[in-house]
Amino acid sequence: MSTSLGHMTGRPRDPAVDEAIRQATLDLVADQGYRGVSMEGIAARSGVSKQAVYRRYASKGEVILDALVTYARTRLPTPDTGDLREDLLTLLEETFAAQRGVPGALNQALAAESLQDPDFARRVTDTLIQARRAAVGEILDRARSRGQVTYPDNDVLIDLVFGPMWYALVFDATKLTDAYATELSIAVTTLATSPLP
Amino acid sequence: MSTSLGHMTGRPRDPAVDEAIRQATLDLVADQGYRGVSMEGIAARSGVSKQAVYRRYASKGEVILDALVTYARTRLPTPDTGDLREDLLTLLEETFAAQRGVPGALNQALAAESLQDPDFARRVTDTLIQARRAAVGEILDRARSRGQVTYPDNDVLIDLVFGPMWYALVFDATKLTDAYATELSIAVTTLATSPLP
DNA sequence: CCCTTTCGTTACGGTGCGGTGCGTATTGGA
DNA sequence: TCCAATACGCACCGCACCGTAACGAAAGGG
Repeated sequence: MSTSLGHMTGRPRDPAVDEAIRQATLDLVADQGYRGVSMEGIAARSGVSKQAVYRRYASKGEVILDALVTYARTRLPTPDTGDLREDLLTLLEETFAAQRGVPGALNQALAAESLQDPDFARRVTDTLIQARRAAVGEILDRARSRGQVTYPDNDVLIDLVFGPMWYALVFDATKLTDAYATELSIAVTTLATSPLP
Repeated sequence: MSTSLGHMTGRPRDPAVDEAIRQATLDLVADQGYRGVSMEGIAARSGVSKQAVYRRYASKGEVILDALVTYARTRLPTPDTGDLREDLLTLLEETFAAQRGVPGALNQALAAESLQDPDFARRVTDTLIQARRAAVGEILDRARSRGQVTYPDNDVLIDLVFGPMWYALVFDATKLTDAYATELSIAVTTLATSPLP
């Protein structure tokens, strides 16, 4: 939302309100989890009217999505160490570390919303998931150009990288440790570089 | 619930009520998805009072969990063809086929509930997830005893089998095709039988 | 016969959602 | 400078769902 190219007439939206909504969303998710997040709660916590929220976002999911995208905008580096396993390990360690904090709770909220609304699920995919998948795709492509990857299909490899993460976010987020990142990066690297069946 | 060893005194529970609740839950999930499922809706659809439901189940999640466990009780075979890839392919094809039907919607509902209640997530894990993981564990152990598995850790392999499935259930259930089952079974088999890194 | 627990029915208070109407404030364009 | 458009906060509504409670009736065991 926050259409920068809306109608040019009338009173402009207050950026402080935008920011207050995002911050209140982060705060609520952080200390109450997805359950504690409601449109009314967000409005109350941010000291903003409910209408100010509804003017900007069509649904609770959109608020959370925007909060996460804005929060995580600066991150998402694509490691390039020259070694596939090292690249994957770095990316997974950083990603898992984030899942243990506020972004993890936000991702859980996005998953919960997605399960209740397939259209929203697609929006999350287009807005967030694809970018993360592309990062791993780059890592794989670079390794492939170095001749380190024999496995023909990036997509399956990427699923094997992120699938277990979402699985853990749903059922047991404590699983996302550095040790687990190590195990996964070894497994995927082994598969990617193994001789073709 | 439905404690067969409850207090033996008082008016016994009507088994027809038990069954009506389960059936109504299946029906609701089947044609409206998780969104359309509510305690009131279940009571209304089953022609039973809301108290009759609350007497049996502490939460909506418990109702869904019981409905799924009862519904899928007869299934869950563990294929044993003598070939690891074949066993995995059979299991994944059957599992994915189920996810395209009512059990898939039920699993999505369980995931949504789990995301809102970590205690319930553990209950789902203990009741359902572990049994499925054990089935894959058996397949791997048999292949291991035939000398077909070099990968040291079953747990990671099992995560690679089920992680992508839950990932797809959250964001795009249409991905769970036979072709995808084939790709995954090949990938996991390749990793399991690849030379140690 | 009495006690306990179930049954169905009905009702209540609480919460969140999505939306609306009102009065006021603030902007850019005519 | 005035005006149209949009923003703002505040208050309210109808709806759905949740969880609990009260009631009398029914069904079993001691």
